[in-house]
Amino acid sequence: MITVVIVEDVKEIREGLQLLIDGSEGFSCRQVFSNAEEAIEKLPDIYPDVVLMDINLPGINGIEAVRKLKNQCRKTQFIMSTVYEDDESIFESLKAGASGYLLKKTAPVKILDSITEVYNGGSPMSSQIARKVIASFQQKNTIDESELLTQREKEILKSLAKGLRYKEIAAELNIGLETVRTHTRNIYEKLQVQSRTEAINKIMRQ
Amino acid sequence: MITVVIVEDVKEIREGLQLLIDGSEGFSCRQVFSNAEEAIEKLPDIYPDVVLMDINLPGINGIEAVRKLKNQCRKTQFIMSTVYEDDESIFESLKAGASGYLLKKTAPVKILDSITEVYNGGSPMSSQIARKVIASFQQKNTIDESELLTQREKEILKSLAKGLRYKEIAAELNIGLETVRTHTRNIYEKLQVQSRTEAINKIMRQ
DNA sequence: TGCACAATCCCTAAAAAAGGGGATATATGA
DNA sequence: TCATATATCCCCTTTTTTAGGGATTGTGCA
Repeated sequence: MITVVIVEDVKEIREGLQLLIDGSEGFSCRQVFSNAEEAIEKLPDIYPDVVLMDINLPGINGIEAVRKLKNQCRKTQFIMSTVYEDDESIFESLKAGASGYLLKKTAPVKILDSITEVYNGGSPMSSQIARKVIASFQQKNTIDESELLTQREKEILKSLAKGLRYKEIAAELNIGLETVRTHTRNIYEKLQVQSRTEAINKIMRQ
Repeated sequence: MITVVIVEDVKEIREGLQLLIDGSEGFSCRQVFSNAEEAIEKLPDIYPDVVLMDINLPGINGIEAVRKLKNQCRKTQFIMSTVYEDDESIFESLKAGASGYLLKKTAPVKILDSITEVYNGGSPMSSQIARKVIASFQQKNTIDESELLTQREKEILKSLAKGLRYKEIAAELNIGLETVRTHTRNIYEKLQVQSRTEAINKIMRQ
């Protein structure tokens, strides 16, 4: 029996979901909330297996709610529910701690499938959304592959990012300490930064 | 017509895939390679829609191959193929530029589906793998909330991570340089690291 | 009240990193 | 052939960070 809580401000949708879940074998809707504030207060006591969380809620939105709740309800899985496939919302929700994502137009049977999947350690999402998610990974490493830096410089930078000292890098790459320093200076100049940490931030963030 | 290239070192699998793709309507296998080196050299000229890339190749592995090729073949989509669901390989492949992931035991029909999906802008992967992928997003925000460090120490650490110098942090937080140094030492001890970069790595990764 | 802990500051010293100046060899392409 | 880029190394100096040793003020808790 998978216990579920629904957080959704639109009455019709909320009650529709509740009927669907309570009417299906193996699922039990423990409670419904129409706003995030109330859910944040009471959810830790209910501690359900799965929460269907609307993103666009009045007041505190669903993403913030997940951020707050995921810390207290570590084992509860959150599935975000929204009308549009908005990249930024998806990404922020996942970062906040959500495990999955549902469009409101999704067929009832698919909703139950998704709940079960999340409960069993999966993360249901369309392959379109999956692509967007991994796209945001890949962006991070595009500057790493930048034309700016030579192959050797990239190697040095990678080691710098690992926190290795100059002499450790020198040993690892079998080159002299001075060579490492020279490369480092060139890297800093190309990236327009003044320190190791700035360089790492620059290649990590964008 | 979706053009496909296969990179796979095991002869039986390679030829099996080729037969499958050439024998299916709407698909055309332009070329097969048994190693990454040859693929890296010749793929840019073929410029196929989709590449099925084995991860475990002799010499240069599939992940490195994707890393090199994705820069030159921006529009080509890479699907990694492997025997085991290895987290690290998955993650590295996606970072390297792959769009999807297939297990070798996958049924032939599903393979064709995946190729089509990737071609159409999706990213086929099991919901189990999707969970692993988003898990690596989420980890970043957990140690930031660590019990280990005091509020002040977290603030200092955040500034350290931004690459600010001690005196800049001191100015920002309106405290003395020595105070920043003391906090930093305490942070390093608590995190069991010896340098700024190590500390940043520790809180970023886990 | 006394103790632990957090936050603040000070001193000395060594290690590491950054900023500047060069140099050489090798390959690449105009 | 000459210019350019890359990778390698060496010298110098200054700044920054790390590593010890302390000390003082609050605050909260037993």
